[in-house]
This record gives sequence, structure tokens and C-alpha cells, in this order.
Amino acid sequence: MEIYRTITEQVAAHLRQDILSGRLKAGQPLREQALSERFGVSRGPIREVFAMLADQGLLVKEPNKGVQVASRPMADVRPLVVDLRKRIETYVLDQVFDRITPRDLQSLDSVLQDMESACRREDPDALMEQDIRFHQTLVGMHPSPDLLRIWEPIMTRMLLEYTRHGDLMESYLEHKRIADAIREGNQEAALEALAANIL
Amino acid sequence: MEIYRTITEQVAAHLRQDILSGRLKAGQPLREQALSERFGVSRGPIREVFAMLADQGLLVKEPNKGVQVASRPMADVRPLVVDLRKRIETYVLDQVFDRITPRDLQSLDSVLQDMESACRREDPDALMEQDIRFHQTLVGMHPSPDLLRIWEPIMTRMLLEYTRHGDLMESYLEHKRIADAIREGNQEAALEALAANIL
DNA sequence: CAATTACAGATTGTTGACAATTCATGGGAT
DNA sequence: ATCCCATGAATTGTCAACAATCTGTAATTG
Repeated sequence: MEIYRTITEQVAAHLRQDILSGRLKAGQPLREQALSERFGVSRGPIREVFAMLADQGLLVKEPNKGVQVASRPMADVRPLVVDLRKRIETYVLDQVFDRITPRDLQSLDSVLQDMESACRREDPDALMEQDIRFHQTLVGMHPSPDLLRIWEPIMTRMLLEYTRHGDLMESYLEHKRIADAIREGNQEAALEALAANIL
Repeated sequence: MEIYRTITEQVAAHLRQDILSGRLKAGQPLREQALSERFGVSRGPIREVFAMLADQGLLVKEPNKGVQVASRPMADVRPLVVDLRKRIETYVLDQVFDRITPRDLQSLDSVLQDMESACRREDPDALMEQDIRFHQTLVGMHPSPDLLRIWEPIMTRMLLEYTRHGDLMESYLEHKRIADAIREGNQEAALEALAANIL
């Protein structure tokens, strides 16, 4: 891999995964020194990561008291969150549909491949990561980077209460249907398959 | 004042204002040293602020190259952004309407007072700040802090292309209508006035 | 005995110094 | 003249030390 240039990015990605996967439990306090020793870096980068993840809402920060892992969103906001995410993603797909390049499609296929592999290994964490990547790739197809910035915190809220499919393969198939519809140029079917995947 | 506990918070608020008000122009690079001298602090807190504002999308950051002020969002995403913001705020108002306390209403009135004052002084920057505070207060009435986290980046995108009303007082009146409808317990009118204010 | 205060350890906030990277400039080879 | 590479100034990335703040504990006081 080695796609991250700075220590801060690496730690941020790692910590983010730890939180979303549930390895770190809500309310658990995180110490700067403990993490700096664990990652073998000084406290500076750790503080930057804390600032970012707190701004993102994955951590809650209180002055002079450190950070804690954020708790799951309240159940009654889920319908709104689902609706918002669905609107963003369908908007993007609708807007860019005629401009999707073979390269874009290849990116999606590449993610699908990793998804299938994760299913075979019965690795729910990896599946979730590829699930994120699939939709991230989709939203990233829109020329405006602002949509990703808006989409991220919404997606994050859904991931904080991610419920694994009983059958992992079903998740893979749902995404495959989206990509296939795009490949066939069937816009309506693609939008429908996308909406069906978000809930 | 003295509401901000740490240097980081103060600088973040100040810089945020500078960007949203347009005093800092899109694409302009910001140097850590320059800002640290301007605010009389070291580079550490400045870097934390950069990390936060970049995560928020107000600055764009490139490793080893520093940060730049983000440019305005593309015009064609505005309809979506407006729609998303409207849905969040009306959702909140609808959900909390029956639980709005006199204290909440007082907060809104307090903002309205500052708004009127800003209008009298013909101070568009102050008006914008109170405009933000009004809606922030509203969204903050919902018990889930997640809604604020989702709302913020969306609101930010609209503020980056904030167009001042020809008549400042009109903006004040729009918000006053919302508060008045809430005070009278007229839920439908409140929702309507709110929707009319967001565009 | 309850409440308060003093203290010590731990943790976060801030700083200045050092290392690594980028970028512009100018000298040299073809 | 053009291209390439060296070189050094400017800037960001990282670190370790110091200061300020919080937290729990135990002694003190009424």
C-alpha cells in the first residue's frame, strides 16, 4: 500500500478504522501519550489527528481533558441521514451518468473485486472498507470536491451503526448490480439499484 | 468575551471568519509562520487549526506544500446543497417543535436582537455571523449533536457564496417571522417561514 | 465525622529546535 | 541556446522539553 505520505495521515486512517470497526468502544478515552507510543511517533501528529477526527465527529474533545470515542447517533435521526445520503448519491449518479468513463467503471470494478474477496474470506471489516470505497468512488466522480466533503460526515453517521449483512455476499451483489447497470448504460436501473443499496 | 479556552479555538474562529467574510481570497496560500507571528503564538496550534479547517473543507491541504483557501463550490451543486440544508432544518424544527422551551426561544430572540443591531449599523459581516448563529441555534435544539456535524459542512458551502441581501433588514425580518411563528405555536407557519428563508 | 484544602501524579497545552521536502535560481555540459 | 543538475533559501514535518491544567488522595479543620 503505502499511499499515505505523512505520519498524520497514516495514524488518522488507522484510528478511523479502529473506531468505525468498533474495536474502540464509545466513550473510551484516548491518551495522546499512549497512542504516540503505540505508533512510535511523537505527540504532535497525534494531536493533529485528534483535531481532525474531533472536527469530523468521530471523537469528542474537551479542553484540558482529552478526547473520547464518540457514541452512536440517536436512532431517530437515522431516517433523515439515510434520506440525505440517498439524495446525494443519486444526484451524483444522475448528473455524471453520461460522462462516466471506462476508467471510472474500472475503479468500481476494482473495488468490487476486493469486495468479493472480502466476502470469500468472510471478513466483515474488509467488506465495510470496500463498501465505503465503492460509494466514495461514486461520489468522487462528480467534478465538485465539495460533494465528498458534505457526504463524508453523513456516511460516517451511518457507519457508526453499521449492521453487518447476515449474508456478506448479498452486499457484494447489491453493488455489482449498480456497476452492471452503469456498464449497460441503463440509467434508471442504476439509480434504482443505488437507492436500494442505501438504507 | 473570553469564551474560547485554548489558543487553537480562538485562531480557528478568527480564521474561519476571515475566510467566510471573503477577507481571504480563494486560492491564497497561508503560511504557518506568518500566521503564528500575526497571532503571537507558535506554529503548533496553527497546524491544528489548519488540520481542522482543511478537514472541514475551508482550506485545501497538500502534503509538504501547505494550505490554500478553498475556492467557491461549483454553481450546479447549489440546488442540491440548498435542498439538503432545507431538509435538515425543517426536520429539526418539526421534530422539536412541541418541546421548544422558553429558554430556546429566548436564545433565538437574543440573536434576532443582534441581527437588528447589525442591520442598523449596516454591517453585512455581523449580519452574516448572526444569520449563522440563528440557524445554528435552531439545529442545536435537536438532542442529537450529530445533526450539527452534518449541517455544518453544508451550511459552510452556502456561506462560501453568500450573497448579501440588497436590503439587510429583509434578512432580519425573515428570521423574525420564524421566531414569531414558533412563539405563537403555529408549526405550519414556522416551517413555511423557515423554508422561505433558505435559498 | 463531614467538608475543605493542600499536594502529587498524570495529562493536555504550548513552545522552540531540528529534520525533511519543495522550489526557484544559476552554473555547466551538449 | 537549451536542457539538466546542483545548491541553498524557504517551508512544512517531526520531535522532545517545559508550562498549565486537571484529578484523585490524604491530611487538616470545624
